[in-house]
Amino acid sequence: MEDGLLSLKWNNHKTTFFDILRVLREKANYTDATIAVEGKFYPVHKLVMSTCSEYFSEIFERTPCKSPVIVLKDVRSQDMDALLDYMYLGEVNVNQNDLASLLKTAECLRIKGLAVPDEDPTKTKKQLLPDDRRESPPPKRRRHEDPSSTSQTLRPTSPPASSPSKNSSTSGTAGDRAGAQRTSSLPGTQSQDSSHDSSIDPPPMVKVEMEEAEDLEDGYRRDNSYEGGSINEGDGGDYGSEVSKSEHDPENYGGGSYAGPSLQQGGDLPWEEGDSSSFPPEGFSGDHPGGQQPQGAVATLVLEGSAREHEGQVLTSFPPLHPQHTLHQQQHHHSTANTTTFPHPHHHHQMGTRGGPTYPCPFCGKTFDRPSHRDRHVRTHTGEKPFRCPVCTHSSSLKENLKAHILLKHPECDSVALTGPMTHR
DNA sequence: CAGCAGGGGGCGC
DNA sequence: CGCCCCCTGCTGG
Repeated sequence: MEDGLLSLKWNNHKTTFFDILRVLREKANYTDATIAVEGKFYPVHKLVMSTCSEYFSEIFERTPCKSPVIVLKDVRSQDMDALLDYMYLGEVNVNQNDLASLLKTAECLRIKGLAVPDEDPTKTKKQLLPDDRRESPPPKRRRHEDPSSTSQTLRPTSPPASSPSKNSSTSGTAGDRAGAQRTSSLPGTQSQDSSHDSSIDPPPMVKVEMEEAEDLEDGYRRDNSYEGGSINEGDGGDYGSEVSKSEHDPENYGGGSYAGPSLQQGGDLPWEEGDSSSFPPEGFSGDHPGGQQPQGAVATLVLEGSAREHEGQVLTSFPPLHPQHTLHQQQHHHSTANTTTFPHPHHHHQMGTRGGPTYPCPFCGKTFDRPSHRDRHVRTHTGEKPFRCPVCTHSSSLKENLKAHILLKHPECDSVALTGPMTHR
């Protein structure tokens, strides 16, 4: 360790990344496009959609609009739910009965890993994104342990076993399709080997609407009750005037376990400990619009190469870079390097200096003595600023701070609705 | 000085 | 026990 090169590796980068992504999706933060399917609106991130589908990538490329609304016809919202889960989480559970339709839709939308081998270097001449995913493991679907339904007939779009990867154990069964074979295929061409589905051929018609998605999103918000926070970073987009929201949404995830099933005070990430368990914990689909709770036969589709493999070699454990103040707090917590530790895993009775249970921030690992404090703190990472000034564009992550702001900047309207998150002006 | 973030008390369920 | 709110310290302009 002279003064040579240091390799700093963020051990749980992927896990954390995914988790943050999931939170962003749930809260619709930074979403910049809307998918409309059967009257349902899905705020999405272009980045994610583009990453998972060349098709969407092209749509966005050709759509100058900042926040396009993409209306997909002939796509069932049920399928869209699943596909979004798949794209964001890398995995989704579907009923076997729905599989054919799902796959067909995936093909039409050219969802990587389901319909198109993800990341085909030959085909992507324009660089997509500097995503750090390594090569491109062949797309792969793995079905999952499901006690009742053992033998689904899942056909990966390409043979899983084509590249020697770690999961050789499970791969044996499904490798029957030539991997490259449908690389550039058009949507909706090949049938899924399964018997049904030959009828759905016409690719979904897509219409891109050019107007801003505000009211639509708003509608979505309303019925999905996620928080209406649009973070106006510097962009001056003062579209805050109308984005209405009702109550303390930021607390959505507050109840006990932050951010759903994944990481929280309980300790370790379900899928963190290496081996080859499932990515998201199984019973996970419940929280999205129409997230269908699988019953009976269930297949689990896993987007390989996205979330998996990360427990390999570890050079140096290093907490994510963070604002000053968190740094000094971390230093006494994470002095250890080179283990698979990450900021958060402090279990409850982690004392050392204090006594009670602690609630670690999944982002930086800082611990709090109360979940609500932790949740509040998390907003500093997610950028949420639910409390908006009714007068100017200023917004704050804390009601109290907003209140202070109003008192100082807009004393005349001091008595304005400070009682709730600024839903209106 | 204004804003941000966290600690902690108090209150309601 | 959990949430709301007040207070205070820190930071950047």
